[in-house]
Amino acid sequence: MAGPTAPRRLDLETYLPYRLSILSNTVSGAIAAIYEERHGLSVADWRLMAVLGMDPDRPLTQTALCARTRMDKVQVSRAVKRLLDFGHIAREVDAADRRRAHLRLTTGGRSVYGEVAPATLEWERELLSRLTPAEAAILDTIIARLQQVADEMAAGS
Amino acid sequence: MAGPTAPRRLDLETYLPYRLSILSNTVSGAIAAIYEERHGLSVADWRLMAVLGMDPDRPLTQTALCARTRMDKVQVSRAVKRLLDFGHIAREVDAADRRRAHLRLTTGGRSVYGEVAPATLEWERELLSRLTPAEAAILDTIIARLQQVADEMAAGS
DNA sequence: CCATAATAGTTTCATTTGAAACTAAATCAA
DNA sequence: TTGATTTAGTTTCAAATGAAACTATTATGG
Repeated sequence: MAGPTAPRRLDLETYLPYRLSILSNTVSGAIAAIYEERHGLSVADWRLMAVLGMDPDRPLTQTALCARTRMDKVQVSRAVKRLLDFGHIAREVDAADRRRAHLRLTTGGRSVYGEVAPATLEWERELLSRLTPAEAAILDTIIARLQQVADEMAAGS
Repeated sequence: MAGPTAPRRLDLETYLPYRLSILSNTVSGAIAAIYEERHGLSVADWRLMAVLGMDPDRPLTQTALCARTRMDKVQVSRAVKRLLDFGHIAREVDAADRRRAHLRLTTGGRSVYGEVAPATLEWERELLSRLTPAEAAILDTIIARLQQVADEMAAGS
């Protein structure tokens, strides 16, 4: 029977948070290349477009975009400004509450979305296709569980 | 038998790269709190200390630190400057090649390392303890495989 | 009502970052 | 040698970021 294992030493190569960070950066960087090169969009820009493109007939306020993307309001404000400049989104002030404005993709924005979204999905599909079915199936569960636990621990539970 | 599945629509909530990014940020942020609050260290600062602390009797050059941490030389140069100011590391110019300098933790740096490293390991242990053994075992394989594939795809394979 | 607070979003300003240019030292090639 | 290249690391300067202050509007409590 195995005795107590040796206390682990800290080695970045095998340390989960570090490996997650490298992996996330590699993946995000590769995908960002798709929309940065071809359309000059930042990660923040694309995130807003991705959310607005999901249901293009339902405009969203910036506050709603904050909630959906986990970005803060300053990041969203700046990304909105860039996307307006590009002409990818349009803004319409809410008649009942003039602090708010509803944002939606323009025709041009939808066209960009229609090109970029499938390319990013294809990238994900290709990545997952190289896992075994068993691995791919459990990956979903693991990420959800880790996120839940990390949220609890970050909150100080 | 199942027919062809509907083409996936892009939804950030279920999109692997986005979920990875959120998870990595949550985890890194929670751990960073350990050394930021108590010692005023940035992520970059701590990464250098983590590598130097692994084998404290083997000093490393900045180039070696770049390779070990996947940080670029500018980030490393700045983190080195901060750690020298803190007194956590010492620098000794290589006698044979005066472009290089060997960096090692000072006594004070080792003391900080000796406090922070176990705390970060404990955080990881706690996180992993909430996965089932089967999940924890496969997680390692999955991350390694995804990193390998992502590297290939990022390189354009 | 009116004063106070809350909300939506923007701007400011100081800090951080990143790319490119730079310095200094060592190596290579003729 | 010595002139050109490479390597190690730093500096510069413009752009990105973040926290806090700010504007405009709506909601609330007395």
